[in-house]
Amino acid sequence: MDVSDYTHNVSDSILRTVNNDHGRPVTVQDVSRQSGVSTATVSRVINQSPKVSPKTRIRVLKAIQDLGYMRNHSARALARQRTDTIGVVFPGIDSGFFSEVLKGINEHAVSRDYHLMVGFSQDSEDEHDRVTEYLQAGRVDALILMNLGMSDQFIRQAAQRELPIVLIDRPVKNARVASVMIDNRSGADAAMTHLLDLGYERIAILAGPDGTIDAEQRFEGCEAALKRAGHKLDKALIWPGNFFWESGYELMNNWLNAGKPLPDAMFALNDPMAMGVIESMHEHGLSVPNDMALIGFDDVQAARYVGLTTVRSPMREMGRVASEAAINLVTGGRTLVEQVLPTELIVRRSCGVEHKGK
Amino acid sequence: MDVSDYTHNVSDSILRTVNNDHGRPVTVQDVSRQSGVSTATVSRVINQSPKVSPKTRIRVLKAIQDLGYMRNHSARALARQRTDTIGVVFPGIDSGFFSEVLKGINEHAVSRDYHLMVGFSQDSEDEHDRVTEYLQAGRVDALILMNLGMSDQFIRQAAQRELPIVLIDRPVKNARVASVMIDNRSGADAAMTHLLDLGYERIAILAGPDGTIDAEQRFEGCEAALKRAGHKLDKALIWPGNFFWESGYELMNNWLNAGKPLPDAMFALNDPMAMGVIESMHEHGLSVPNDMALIGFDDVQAARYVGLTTVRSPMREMGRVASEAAINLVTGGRTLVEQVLPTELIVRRSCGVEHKGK
DNA sequence: CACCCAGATGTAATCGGTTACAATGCCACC
DNA sequence: GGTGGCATTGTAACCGATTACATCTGGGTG
Repeated sequence: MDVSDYTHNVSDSILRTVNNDHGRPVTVQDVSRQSGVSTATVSRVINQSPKVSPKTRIRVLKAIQDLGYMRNHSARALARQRTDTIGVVFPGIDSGFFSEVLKGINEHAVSRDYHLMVGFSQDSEDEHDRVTEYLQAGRVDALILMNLGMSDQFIRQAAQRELPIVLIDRPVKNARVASVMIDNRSGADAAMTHLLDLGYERIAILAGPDGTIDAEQRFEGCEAALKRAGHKLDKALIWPGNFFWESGYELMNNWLNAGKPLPDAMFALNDPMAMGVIESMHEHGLSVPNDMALIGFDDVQAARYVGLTTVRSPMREMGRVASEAAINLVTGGRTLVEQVLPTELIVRRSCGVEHKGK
Repeated sequence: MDVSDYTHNVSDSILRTVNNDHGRPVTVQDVSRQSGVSTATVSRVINQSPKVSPKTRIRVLKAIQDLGYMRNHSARALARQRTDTIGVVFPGIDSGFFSEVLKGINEHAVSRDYHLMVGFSQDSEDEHDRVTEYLQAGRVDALILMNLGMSDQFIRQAAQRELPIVLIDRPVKNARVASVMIDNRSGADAAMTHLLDLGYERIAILAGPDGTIDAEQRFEGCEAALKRAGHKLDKALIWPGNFFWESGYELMNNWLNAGKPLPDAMFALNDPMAMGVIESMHEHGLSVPNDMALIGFDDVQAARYVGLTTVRSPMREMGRVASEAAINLVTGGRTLVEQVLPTELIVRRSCGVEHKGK
């Protein structure tokens, strides 16, 4: 270390004091003054541009360190015309499915140095406004929308604002929009087939709400499996659920209170409903799988907790893929417009496989 | 409508076409040109300043409408030195507690026109970096940290960067930091007292991990209740849990496999562990409350699903209060540095109250 | 030794709003 | 008719970074 270094240090600390004094956040200007280079060079160092000599780089880095400089996001976003942020719209009601997806999105986004901005769409009126807000030019670079009830038309409008959009659990109808789905049909088929293979005869289906893609596709999977096995659909065993815990609980309550005999097995088209069924049975002194076998769909965290056999939706993976698609759309890379991820049957005790097996 | 209006409309549509042609997003400049006022006035209209004549206001609003103008967040944030955004750091592992809190935060934040930016802190190494990122000047106006394992020192450092911070479930140790807690002690006391009142004698406590505030406070509540009832703590009945489902499951498995007799009742210091206990018992052909009464803590969504008696943590409310505190800190309003929210005992069937009652 | 080129750095415009301050216009009142 | 004052509107300087373009430097070459 030679004399010039000392001089440098002295002026450093003076400047630093000055900066601290007026209490304002440290800017590139400060760093530039401190290190004796222009702001352009400072910016180059910050952005890892190769066109900076090692010597200057070090000096600037030291100044940054000394001053505790952190770059201002808004200024950067304004100048670069991008925010490095992805907006995620998230349904308020959640059974654990979407929060899992959200984690997947986050994992990937973070690895690509993106941030997440989330909004919940509690009710559907609210929803529209919130998404509109997100669209406000420049807040986010892309949007990921989770299975919202909003109209295709609205999504199309949104996409026209040049904002890349990725849909989760909703098929694509537009060019600037990508979508990530799960293979509901095969999943449901596998579950149904599993029950049939185990020898159950009277199998009830606890269906999902009309008009939602998942519900429809899962139901189709059931039909396919039954058909292949030579069974035919017994309308009396199709329960009109709505994907909420309550519907499973109430439908089972009604059934039992009416004194009707339980079916051999039941396939609930999502986990929360399956758990509602279990709870109702418990309260009636019945248990799964002794009194009825049961399979759910999604493999929500709690499913493991109660030993529920279920079809796993690759929630984390969906998030990852969605984030990837979004970032690709932003950076101009190509993306598959519609990706369908595979499901997997997770066998636990609720379907009575061990029981039957012995 | 006079002639000048027509002329205006004509020039309007020309301008609009021009704007659409170069495809760039519409700015205040465009609106200003279109409506024939300065950008300052446009800005005033946008920000609802009262110092604009009705006539101009209408003209500007029309231009905004016609052009489909939306203000650019980054530019606004840069100029105003605030982002109207709150950062939330969220533990990756979540039993439903924090997502519930998050909803509460969101509800309130939205009502005050704030946005949320969330980050997950999956593991603790990651955590530090992510929070640091959030701190980057200007990305968010305030931070809400959920029960993180990070050091007090770190939080203090963060607070020194002038960023208001609100802690959830962690007591405050610093001036620029507010905190929101729940009344763990009374909650645990009430639960324990309830079990004692029901006449249970041998009551096990499934404790939480050492060193976390909740675990400690809840345990203290237990002690207080026992003491008041003239019971003394039976060390053999204190199970060393860690707040995860697995610990409840495994500890109960071990106990049963060792052939030890079940206690009369158990108080698990959080719901996931209680559910683990239930699952283990199920697998051993035992049930709650017939073979053992059980109470949990938090009233996670799934608790309702399995009929678990539990102490409700006001999760939504915590979120609301945290958001309120954060926004108050931002806008300079006063805030209570530490707020403790009440808990409530929710009696369901797992504690066997009905059973005993009959 | 003059010249050219490449690499390093600086200059200044730009991103899209906000806002202090200045300027304008209009009316009322003396 | 002059003038003070209020309501409106405009001018232009920021906010803090990025980056196209200009400039400068030093070394290699003919």
